[in-house]
Amino acid sequence: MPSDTWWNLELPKRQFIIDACLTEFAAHNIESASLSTIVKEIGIAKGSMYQYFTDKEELYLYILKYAHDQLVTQLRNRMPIAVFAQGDMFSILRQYLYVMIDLQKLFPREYTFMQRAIRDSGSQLTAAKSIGTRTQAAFVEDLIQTAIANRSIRDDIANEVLEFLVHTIISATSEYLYDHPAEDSTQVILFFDQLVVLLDQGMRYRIRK
Amino acid sequence: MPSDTWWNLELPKRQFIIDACLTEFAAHNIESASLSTIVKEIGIAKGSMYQYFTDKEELYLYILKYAHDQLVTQLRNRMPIAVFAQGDMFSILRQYLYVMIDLQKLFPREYTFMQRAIRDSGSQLTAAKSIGTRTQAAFVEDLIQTAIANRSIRDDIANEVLEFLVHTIISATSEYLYDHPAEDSTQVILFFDQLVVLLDQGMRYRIRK
DNA sequence: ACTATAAATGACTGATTAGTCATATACAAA
DNA sequence: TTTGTATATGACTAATCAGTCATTTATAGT
Repeated sequence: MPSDTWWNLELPKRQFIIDACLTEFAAHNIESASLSTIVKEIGIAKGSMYQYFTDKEELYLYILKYAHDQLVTQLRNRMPIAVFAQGDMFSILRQYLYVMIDLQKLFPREYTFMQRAIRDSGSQLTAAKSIGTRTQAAFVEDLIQTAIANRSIRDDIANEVLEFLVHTIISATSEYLYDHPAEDSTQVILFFDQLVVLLDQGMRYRIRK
Repeated sequence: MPSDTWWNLELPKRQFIIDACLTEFAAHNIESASLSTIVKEIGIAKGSMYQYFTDKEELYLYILKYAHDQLVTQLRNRMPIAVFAQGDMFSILRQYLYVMIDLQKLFPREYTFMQRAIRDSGSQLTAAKSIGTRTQAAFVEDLIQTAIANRSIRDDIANEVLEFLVHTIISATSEYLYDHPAEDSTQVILFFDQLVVLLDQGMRYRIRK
């Protein structure tokens, strides 16, 4: 949806603009984020922005999609489909948490922005919400379905509940990383290893009594 | 911190003002909430507000404390200390979730505002954050300490992790209720019953191998 | 050098904001 | 009725905001 003018810009300039937007949108919700601040930061005229994007919301969603694509690409690289097929849900989940720790380190602005966008997009801005959560929701559903199908987790608990719990753990991990960005990775990994053990022993398949 | 003038107002008027503020602050973070909107809604002059409170932040924190006190009082009524002493952590946790479902129904504005305040108060506004989370944090700590002391949960997982998980479940429940306010209580209860079963079987004390 | 198209500009509009303050009103005491 | 104090008021300031647009600048083609 950005204009031709936007795509005619040289890539470094586009990137510079994107970076500034990421910074602002990672720190403020769409309502409080300021275009004036952004353009001042970049050093271009306000009018220029409106040559590229029709309004604030279009810009916001564009940057959100950018961050999302960036992270999904990285996620796919680090978690090829093969990993899913082999089955042990808890090791997959563990790996997923590790990847998130990495991504937050390597793409802090994108990561933080996504996190905030998901958190802030209650009710209104469904577009933002769906961009933010679709990937994660699909991931979790796949994970649970596969794990149930090959009996690696119990089947006497409603799918919804299992999905909710896993999703909650992932979100909480994100939040945890969001709130403790500078911390030592090995500490964090140890922390989440223990968490997965708890889930494992709660959810693992067992013969019905 | 409100002025004498505030306390000289008749209670119904104070209550009316508080209600309007709750509504606004439940819907917008402190940055985007508008005092102009609030006074228009109440039907008083903007200047009057500044006779009661020195600025927006003081008002916000006052209303937050009000909502917090309201909810804590209700929580204490519904969960007397005796409940804690008797020990089974998982039934306590289950009861806590039930109480939250109740409170969200009975005090929707207070509940929603608290939820939002906790969610929005990353990094800055530490006053808000501490008001919001202290009660819950203390509750969870107590719960875990007691449960470990009387061996109702396993002791081979770091306290931190257990606390994090329980805290996460509670927060997620809040968020769930926040996002699905109109739903049938029995459905929600069923949902969280299953969740507690998972936690139970993951965390319950077992003899070390 | 001239022309045509594309891109950049920043002053401007109209709306909204938090916060101020001189003035008006209400009320009670003398 | 007069005086003094507490309260309520809303016009006002100065700042900020998203968004507009006539104008200028840059680029490229001839």
